[in-house]
Parts: sequence; C-alpha cells; structure tokens
Amino acid sequence: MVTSLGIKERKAREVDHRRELILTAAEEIISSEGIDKLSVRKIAAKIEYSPSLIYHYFKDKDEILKHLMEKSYKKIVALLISVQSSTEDPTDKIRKMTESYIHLALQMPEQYKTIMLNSSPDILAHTSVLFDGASTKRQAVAILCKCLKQIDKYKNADDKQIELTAQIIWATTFGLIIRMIIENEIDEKQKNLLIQHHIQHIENGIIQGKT
Amino acid sequence: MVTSLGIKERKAREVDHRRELILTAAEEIISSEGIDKLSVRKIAAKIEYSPSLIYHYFKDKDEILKHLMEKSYKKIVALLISVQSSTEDPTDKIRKMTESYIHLALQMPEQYKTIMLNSSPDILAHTSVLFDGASTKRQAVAILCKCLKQIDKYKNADDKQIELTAQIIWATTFGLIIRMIIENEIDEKQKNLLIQHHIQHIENGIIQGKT
Amino acid sequence: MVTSLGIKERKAREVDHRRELILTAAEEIISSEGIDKLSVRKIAAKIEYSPSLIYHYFKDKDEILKHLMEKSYKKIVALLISVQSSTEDPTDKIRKMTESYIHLALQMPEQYKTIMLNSSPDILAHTSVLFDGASTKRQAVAILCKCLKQIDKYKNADDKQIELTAQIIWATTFGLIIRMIIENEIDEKQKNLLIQHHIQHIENGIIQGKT
Amino acid sequence: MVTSLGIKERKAREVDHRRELILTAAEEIISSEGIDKLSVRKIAAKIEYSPSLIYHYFKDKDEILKHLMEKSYKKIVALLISVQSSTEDPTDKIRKMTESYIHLALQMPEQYKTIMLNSSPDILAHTSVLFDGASTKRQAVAILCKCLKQIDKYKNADDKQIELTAQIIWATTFGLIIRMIIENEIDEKQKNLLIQHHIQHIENGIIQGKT
DNA sequence: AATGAATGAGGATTCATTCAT
DNA sequence: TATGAATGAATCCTCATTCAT
Repeated sequence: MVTSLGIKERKAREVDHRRELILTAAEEIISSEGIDKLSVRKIAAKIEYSPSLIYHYFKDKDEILKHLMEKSYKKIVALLISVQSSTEDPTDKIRKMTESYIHLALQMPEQYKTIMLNSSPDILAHTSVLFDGASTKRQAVAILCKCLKQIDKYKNADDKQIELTAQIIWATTFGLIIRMIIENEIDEKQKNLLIQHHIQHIENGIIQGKT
Repeated sequence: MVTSLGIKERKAREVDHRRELILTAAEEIISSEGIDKLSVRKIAAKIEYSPSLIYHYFKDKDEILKHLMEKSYKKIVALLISVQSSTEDPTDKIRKMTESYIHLALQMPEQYKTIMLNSSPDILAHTSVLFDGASTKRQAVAILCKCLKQIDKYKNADDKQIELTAQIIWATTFGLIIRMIIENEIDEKQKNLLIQHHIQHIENGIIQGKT
Repeated sequence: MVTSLGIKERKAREVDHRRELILTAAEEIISSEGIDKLSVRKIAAKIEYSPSLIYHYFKDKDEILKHLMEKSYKKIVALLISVQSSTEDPTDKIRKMTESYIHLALQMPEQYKTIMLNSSPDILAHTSVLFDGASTKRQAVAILCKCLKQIDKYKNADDKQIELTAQIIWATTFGLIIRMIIENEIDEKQKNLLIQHHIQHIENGIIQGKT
Repeated sequence: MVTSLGIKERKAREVDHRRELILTAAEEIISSEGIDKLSVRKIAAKIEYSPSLIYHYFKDKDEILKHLMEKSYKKIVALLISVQSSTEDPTDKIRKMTESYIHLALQMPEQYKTIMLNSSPDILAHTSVLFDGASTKRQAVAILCKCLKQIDKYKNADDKQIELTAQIIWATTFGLIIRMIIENEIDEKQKNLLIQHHIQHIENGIIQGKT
C-alpha cells in the first residue's frame, strides 16, 4: 500500500513536471514570438515531443493559456510581495517598491503585457485596480494605501482619497512600464532617467500639494 | 456632361462608402476579438459578401490595416490639436488639455488601444514619445514642453528635464487611460474621480517639489 | 447603304485592332513572365481596360491562347519562308537558312518555346516533323529535302534517306536553339561559336561520310 | 528489442512508402497536365487524402518538387554512368553511349522533359552544358571530350574545339530526344531510323570534315 | 505514456468569368 | 462599347484536435 502510494506520488510529481515543462516552453515561445504566435505544434517542437502528447496533460490550448495566465499572474503578484519588506520611512518605501516593481516588470515584458493588457474577466478578477474599493480587495493597492497612511499629510485623510492616490500611482506606473515595453529600443540610460523622474513626480504628488 | 460628372461622383462616393463599410466591419471585429483575430474572411462574412470582393476595394489585408491605423491615428492626432487652443495660464492649459485628451480617448477606446499599444515600427514612428529628443520630434511632447516652460519653476530649467517631465505626464496619462479602457465597467463617477486625482497629481508634481 | 457599309467596315477594322491589341499585350506578358503567368487581369491591366472588356473580343482565355499559338506559329513559319530565297549552292543555302533560322528563333525565345515544346494536337499538326512522310507534309522539311537533293552526294539517294537527313538537321538545330534559350546567360560570343560549330557539323555530315 | 526495431523499421518503410506514393501521384499529374498545373490539392485528391496530410510528409510544395527533381535528376545521371563502361574504339564508344542514352531517356520521357527543360537555377546548376568551360564542370561533357581526344583527328586539336564538338553532340542529341518525346505517336521503326541516322551524322561530323 | 495518421476549419490571395448597367 | 460588382473555385499553407495503436 505504502509502495503504491509512493508510486502514485512519483507519478503525480512526474505529471506536474511535464506540465511545467510544457508551460515553460509556451512561455519561451510567447516571449520570443508573442502570444498570438503560440501554437501547440511549436510547444511540442520545443519540448521535442509530438503535439498529441500535449493533450495528455492539458485538455486543450485554452487550458494551457489559462495556466500560463495564472502562472504569470502569480509572478507579478510575487513582484509586489517581494518588494514590500525592508521597512523604513513610508515615502522611501513607496519609492523603493515602485522602483523594484518597474525593474522586475521590465525583466518579463511579454508576460507583463500579456497579463496586464488582458481584459478577460478571469484575469481582470486579479488585475483590476481602479474600481471603488480596490484598497480592500487588491493587495497591491492595499500595500500602497498602508504606506500612504503612514505619511503625515495623509494621517487624517479620507480613505477614499488615499485609495485614489494609490490607484493613480499604480495606473501611472503601469503606463510608464507599458510604454517602455512597447517603445522598445529606448536605451538603458534614458529608461533610468524616466523611472527616476516618474518616482520624483510621485513623491512630489504625495508629499506636497493638495490631496 | 453634368450628368456624366454626377454619375462619376456618385460612383466614387459609392466606392468610398463600400471601403468605409469594410473598414467599419474590420473595426468591429477588432473591437470584439482583437486585432490579431481580424481576417479577410471575417470581414467578408460581416458585410455578407464573398471574401474575394474585399480585394476589389483593397489590395490586400495590409492595406486594410494601414487604412485602419491611419484612420485611428488621424483621430488621435486630431484629439491633441482640438485640445490645444484656448490659451491662458500654462498650468491650467495642461490641466485642460489632459482632461480633454483623456475624455476624447475614452470615446474611442478600441482605436486608442489599437494604435497606442501597437509596436510596429510604422506606428511607433508616430506614437513613440519616450526617446531622448522627443520634444523636438513629437508634437504632443512639444506642446507639453512649451506649456511647462511658461511655468515659473521651469523658467531656468534644463531642456532635458522639461522633456522628461513632459514624457512622464504623457506616459502616466496614457497609463490611466489604458487601464480605464481595459478595466471596463468602471462607473462614470469613479472615472471622473480618477481623472481629477491624476490631474491634481500632475499639478502637484510640476508646481511644487523638486524638478 | 454605302455609308452603312463603310461604318461596318470601320467597326470591323476597329474590332480587329482591339483583338490585336489584346493579343500583343498577352504576348508581352508571356515574353516577360512565361505563359503560365498569363492572366486575363494582367492583359486588361496592360491595355488599361477592364478585364470584362476582354470578353467582348474573346470568348474566354482559351480562345486567346489559341489565337496566340496561331500567331506565333505563323511567325515561326514565316521564319523559314523568309530564309529560303537567295539561292546559290545548295550546301551554302542550308548553311544560311539554318543560321538565319537560329538567329530569328533566338529573337523570340518565349514564343519559340511555347510553340515548339507544345504537344497539343492542334499545334503538333503544324510543328511535328519526325514522322515518316514529313517531307511532303511539312514545308520546312520539304525545303531542306529540296536543297539536299541538289547536292551531288544525294543525287541518287533514296527519298527516305534524304527525308531522314532533313529531319535530323531540323531536330538537332531545334535542340541547340532550345538549350541556348533554356541555358540563358550564355554570352553572345559562345553562342556564335556553338552555332558555327553546329553548322559545320551539319556540313560535315551531309557532304562527307556515309548517308 | 528485435520486435521494437522491427516496428521502427516497418514504420520507416511505411513513411517512405507514403512519400513515394505522393511523389508518384505528383509525377502522374505532371505527366498528364504539366508541371505548372501540379497542386497540393490535386495530389491529395489523387491519393484520396486531405491536402493537409501532404504536409505530414513534406514541408511544402517546394520540397515535393525538390524531391521530384532530385529523383529524376538521379535517374538521368545514372543514365550517363551506366552507359560509360565497355571500352573499345572511341568512336564506337560515343556511338554506343549516345544510343543507350537516347533509349534510356525515351523510357522516362516526362522526367526527362521535366529536368531538361527546366530553367530554374538550381536545376541548371546540374544540367547546363553550353557554357565555356563545361568540359571541366559537367561529367557528361567531360566524358565526351575524353572520347573525342582519343580519336586521331582530334589528337592535336584545341581543347576549346573539342569542348564545342562535345557540346554540339550533346545539344543535338537532346534535341532529337525532346522532339521524339513531344511528337508522341512516332512509331518504333521510325524512331530507330532517326536514332541511327543521327548517330551516323555525329560520326560523319567527328571523323571527317573540318573540325 | 507516447505518437503518427488524419482531418476540417480557417488563413490570405488570385483568377476566370458572369451580369447588370 | 465598356465597366464595376460580384462570386466560386482554386492556389498554398497552418493549426487545433481526435483517434487508433
């Protein structure tokens, strides 16, 4: 019995491993050719198996795409979480978080685009941030709000105002990232200048001026 | 003679009408399925004609796409131009321009996405704004720079700094628009709050704080 | 009545003119792109009329091709006839005829190929020369035979032998021409050497040696 | 293990068989309709499978054509090689080689035409023989030259002259073959008379007369 | 577990042809 | 006389998917 379980387990692990292989191959194709050039055949070619095998592990291409989305989404969420830690002064924290977030996003441009420009309900269920109440339902916004609240100026501010500020920070940062991805061939120096300038603007916006 | 001219004219108009029909059908398909799912067959099906007929009016699919792009691009450029005028205080001008731009973009969401998220060189030749020197090559950035220069704080500022500020204003506004389009189902009130908040942030950024 | 006839005549002439225009355009396309790239559309484009007009003058594409074949065939036959004249010594006559024939064929390579490599019965009815009895049914062979008979060596020769000789002269000359057309990019000098050499061989063959 | 190998072998053989089937179908279509009427659909129809299946066995139509060409070309080259051997008197050797070559070519008329009338650079790279220097680059010409050199009359002859003679022998023989193929329905007796007559002419040309 | 065979739907074009005007 | 509209068939090719083995 125990043995049998062990075998089953190993088998299960192997299955997972294969699925992972397939997904990774798919990711690579997406990275290099774009999501609309992804095909089952190409995945099969990459893992050096026959296309039919893919159907042992995934019901159809859509299922692969769904998993891909999930995987990418998790990566992107992981971005934010990995960035949090190292507390200090809240403004500084926002600066660092934003900076890291941008850099990490730029390291996975195709996945970032795929997820963040996707308007299927399944994906939006995770990625939408502009709706009223996002601060309680979206981790990213929540974290930003928490930081903002620690800033003197926002101490007595309305929750709604803080949420809006967080949403704007998020949406505008998203905009800069997407444009930098789309306008490829911007050199590194210029990219850094833009990022620094953007962060400076955020700081100007949150520290001074009207709420 | 007059009659003959009249006939020719009507024919020309009819041709234009057909071409327009095709383009509109194409736009609808793009709206509902995305640009990469656009096919000549689908267009033909939509207008209830045979696919070959399309080739009477357009040389090939690329020509259709080119027209589509041009059409959208012209609309978007028209946005900016229509928005300029009504001079006053430069900060106010930027506020009004941004506001109008956002509202107009939201009125043609699919076209905006199609153009602004397109990374083909032909399109980017018109839409890229983040490169070093954009202030002299892109009208939109140029106009923003001109306004910024009129603001006291930037009187003695470095041209490069001003360009960067303009670029950030543009890229972040773009970000907000795209997210509002992608996260459809945001209600009007929330949209307006976000827009106002964004503009306020821009103002905070440019009036106060470090450059 | 006279007038009416005059008009009809002019109309008929005009129709002929148009048909000629169409055929000429077709020939040009065949010359530049080969016979299998010939299309009604291309003809129409060349004469700057609409494709439908073609159908006023020809029943269908096949009819055009038929006329084309006939026209080309007549040209090729004209070759031979034009070459005959200027009598003298029979050997010399064969030399001159062959030489002229080759040069003229090389001036209309595509037409020559089209006709001479065509194995449709209609065309073969004019172009076949190897069958027993060709000397009485094919002008080209007949002329060659007549020349050969004037040569001393063949004075008493069997008619069948003479016919065979004529057929070989014809078929081998054809071979040289076709190869020179197919192996384009042979330079003029080399072409002339080959032609001279070929003619010399014919002379060697007919003057000396066994029959 | 043996079984497994056996299976693989059988599969490989089956694949080869299928490919062969496709190629044969293609050859038949070419025979009956000409090479430019060959289409993937027609092949599929002939073997009674769907067109897409063809793409399991061949990358694209070009690959099919390439195989077809290669197959035919190999046969034709094999002709020449098979014909060489059995040395004797050089004149006799040329006679025998030519005779065999003609007979073998007539046994694969469509393939011979396909290859020898093809003017694509890829094919011409193997089949062109009329250029200056062919005696060193084309086996067929080289062999003929070697034989010619052994003939007394050519002992002291210029290499260029010998090359030209070989080229003429080749081109004229080609002409006779092609015409016999195109003018189908020539009876065997007549064919043989023509062949013998042609060979006699070659001999007359090379043994006697001027070089 | 793995695969090759097979297909049908869909992709862009091209073309000959008909027909109403 | 001349043409534009319209089509259906044909071209090559790709792809997701199923099925028997």
